[in-house]
Amino acid sequence: MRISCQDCPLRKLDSFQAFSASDIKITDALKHGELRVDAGMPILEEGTSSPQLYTVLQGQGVRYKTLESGRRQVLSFVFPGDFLGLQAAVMEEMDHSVESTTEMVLCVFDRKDLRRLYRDAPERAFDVTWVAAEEETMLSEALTAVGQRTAKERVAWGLMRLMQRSKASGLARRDRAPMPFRQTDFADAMGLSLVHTNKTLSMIRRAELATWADGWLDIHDPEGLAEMAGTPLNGDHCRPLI
Amino acid sequence: MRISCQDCPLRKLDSFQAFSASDIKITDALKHGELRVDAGMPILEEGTSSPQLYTVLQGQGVRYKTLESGRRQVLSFVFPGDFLGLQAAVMEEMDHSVESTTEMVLCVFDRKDLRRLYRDAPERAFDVTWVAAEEETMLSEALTAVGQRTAKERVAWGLMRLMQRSKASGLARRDRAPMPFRQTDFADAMGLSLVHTNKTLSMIRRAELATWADGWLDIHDPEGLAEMAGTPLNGDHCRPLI
DNA sequence: CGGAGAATTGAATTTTATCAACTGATGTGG
DNA sequence: CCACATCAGTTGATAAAATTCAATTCTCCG
Repeated sequence: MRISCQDCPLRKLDSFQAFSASDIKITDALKHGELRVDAGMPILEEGTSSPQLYTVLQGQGVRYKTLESGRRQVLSFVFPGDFLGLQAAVMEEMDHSVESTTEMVLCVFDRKDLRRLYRDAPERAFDVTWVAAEEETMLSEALTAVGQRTAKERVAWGLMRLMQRSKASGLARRDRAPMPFRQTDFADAMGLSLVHTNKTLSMIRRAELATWADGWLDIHDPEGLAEMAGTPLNGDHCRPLI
Repeated sequence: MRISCQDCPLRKLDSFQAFSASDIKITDALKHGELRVDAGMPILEEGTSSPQLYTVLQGQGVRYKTLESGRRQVLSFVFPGDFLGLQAAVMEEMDHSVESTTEMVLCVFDRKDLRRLYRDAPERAFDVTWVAAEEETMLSEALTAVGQRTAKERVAWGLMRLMQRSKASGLARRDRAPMPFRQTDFADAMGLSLVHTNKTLSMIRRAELATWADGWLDIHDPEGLAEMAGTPLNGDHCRPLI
């Protein structure tokens, strides 16, 4: 009942770098098993150290930080192929939490194996760093959007990004992607109130640029949406899969 | 005219992890030389790939991203001990720019040596990943501050953070640190307008919590400032130095 | 049928940005 | 040495953006 890395469906996607035979073997040897979690469950928690690392095989979730005041910043949306828990593995403690939005299936790795990986498989260790750098890039872009863009631009940008990530992880076909997140999650990601996010979304819907409803996101007019965002998205490059 | 890693003044600071003799040897062997740049010079540029990596030995600067509209988000302030250019080394291209604010001295490493480091010195490779994870943490915190905190909280938080980083890099004594950045830089980091930042700073000054003037930051009342920020800062842990 | 969670909408209020003007320090060329 | 430009910081007035509050709808589920 366990998918071997050899048969991993994510490997076949264009957005992930090709695996060598030895990559497959190394990764498969480290894979402890699979974890299936229900929708709405905590996976990693801020301030705790986790003995395990995960690669998302199926399902979606959110990474977030919570303030003393109860406000919450969604740092990013989690898609298949994402690597979770690196911070706890490297620095002893997570600085954010991760929660499942849909049911999820995770490949489980052991934290203790990470140092061994660095010793025995430098190429894969390099890939781990690559993934960390990739996440840094995503956070930089989010910070720039939240810090400098107006609500309209931000929401348009956020929708483009959600579609881009959906496509890269094989969830979207054409310009239609399943969107299991609530508007509250999206508002917390964009640093906007729920009400204002909702109004901006309906404005975008009326302008016939994109529609987010009933669990699906449709982008009707990619160019128009990019124009509203004030920017085209950075091209997505191929990244390593752990 | 080149400081050997053996004599590196940063090594002696509490905020950096202890170096083993072999760490020193490895790092010293990779150090190509030193680069001295004037204040206000570009060091790395968004969208370009750099053949070199740097560790800041002296001086301060800013990392930032620029939008098409001309607006700018300062991602972080650069202090001694910071590692620059990892993204370009790993992913071929920088996603942000780095500019010196004061005159700076940088240790220069060659990008091509990075893979060799991963092959020959797994412990140091692990440290590189640690640094990347550390930067991710800083960006997460900044995103949370910009996305969820009010202007008052944000500015108070930003000042605390500047002081914390100044102390960690040996620039501050007591609660007084040199502050070569302009208010515009700080405003761009906090996602606020210059005018509003200025007014908030003078409010904090009048409340006798902290004073930023004439190139120096003084924190008169750390507890009061933390209260205004709505949070204490996360304790700073010891991190690796590359 | 009742209740809970999510989305939606209108109205009032607060926060923050923008515009504009002024100060003080610094530096340059005639 | 002085007139003049420049740049960072400061302040007041006004406008725009986004939040908060409140109420309503809709769907799903027990």
